[in-house]
Amino acid sequence: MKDKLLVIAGPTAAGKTAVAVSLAGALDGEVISADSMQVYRYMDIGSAKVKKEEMRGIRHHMIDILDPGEDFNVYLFKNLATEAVKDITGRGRLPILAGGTGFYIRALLYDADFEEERGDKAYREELLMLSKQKGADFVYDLLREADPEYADSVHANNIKRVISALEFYHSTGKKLSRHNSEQRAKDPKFDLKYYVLDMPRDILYERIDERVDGMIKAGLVDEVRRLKDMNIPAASTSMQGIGYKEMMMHLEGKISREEAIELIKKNSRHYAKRQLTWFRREKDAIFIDIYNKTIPEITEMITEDIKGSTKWTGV
RNA sequence: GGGUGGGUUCCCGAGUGGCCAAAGGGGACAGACUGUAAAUCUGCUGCAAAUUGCUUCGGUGGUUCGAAUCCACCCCCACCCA
Repeated sequence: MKDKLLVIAGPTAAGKTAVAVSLAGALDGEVISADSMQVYRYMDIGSAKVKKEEMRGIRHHMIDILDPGEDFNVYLFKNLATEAVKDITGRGRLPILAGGTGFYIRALLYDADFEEERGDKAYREELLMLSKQKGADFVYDLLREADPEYADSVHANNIKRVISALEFYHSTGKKLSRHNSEQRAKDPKFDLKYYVLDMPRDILYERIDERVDGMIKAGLVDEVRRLKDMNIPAASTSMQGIGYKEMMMHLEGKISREEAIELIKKNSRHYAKRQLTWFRREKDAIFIDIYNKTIPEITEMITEDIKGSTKWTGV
């Protein structure tokens, strides 16, 4: 008997947070955040983290668990989130996974296998150097020899991916293409209900613009200034976040405040598009159009749909 | 009123007789994805009955086998002199 898990995904600014809290109230649940940025403390405004008052007493997991200088990645997410699901289920409540990081969600739902050790860092650095000195194609050719199938599926310019695959082969002796196809064949580890909140693109983009303006009013510039004072390395995972990297450029005098704001909006739109592309091909995901619907209406839509599924009766 | 520079595809911008449906960038759209994933990368972008045809480079007319590119007039924009 698999544990039940409700997933509320969707592009940025769709309204996942409010919907998840509302559903948690209706279904006696707790929220697990599936978000690569909300794990960081001191990054509240730019990551659109749930505020205390928005939680309405609902317990949230995977939020504020790291300092901005610490690394975070899928492997860590999967392990921590798996623990959180166990914990919540063990207390007889319903875990609700809410967030926009599709890659993390997939790793958890399908119990992705990751090596304990990240592999050979020196080897990775060496490859990176080779790609700089001899070009991306040179490293790509190495991959073509090691794992031609994977090479076919990745573009030579995608150096991160190419190096990762080589590193995987180097440290495990196994082809990444084979490992991936095995992983893809897996069934969900949970008794799943996976919803993706969707709405017309132009409406979503308007919401993104409004949200960014709101972040500025709420003090994003100061928030990023504080992080700057903490000397978080620019290469940190946390500093890749939209809203942070752009505002950091502004604080370093590279672009104007207005340019930073426009960049944040644009990058958020691009991000939202990529998220939708990801969710579209998730076979278990159900898209629901929430345009012009209130939180209670969306909550009802989802709870009704859940009730329609026999296995979930009694939630 | 006079002078100069300019009006190019959704935007910016290159192109000054044929190799131009028109470089490059941006945006839009589409896609890939197992360790930074809010990242990284790719494709595509005039229309169609689509290895060809049609329409397009401010407007009209002209030169030419052939024009976004040359000529004439006209309309807008910017700056300068009045």
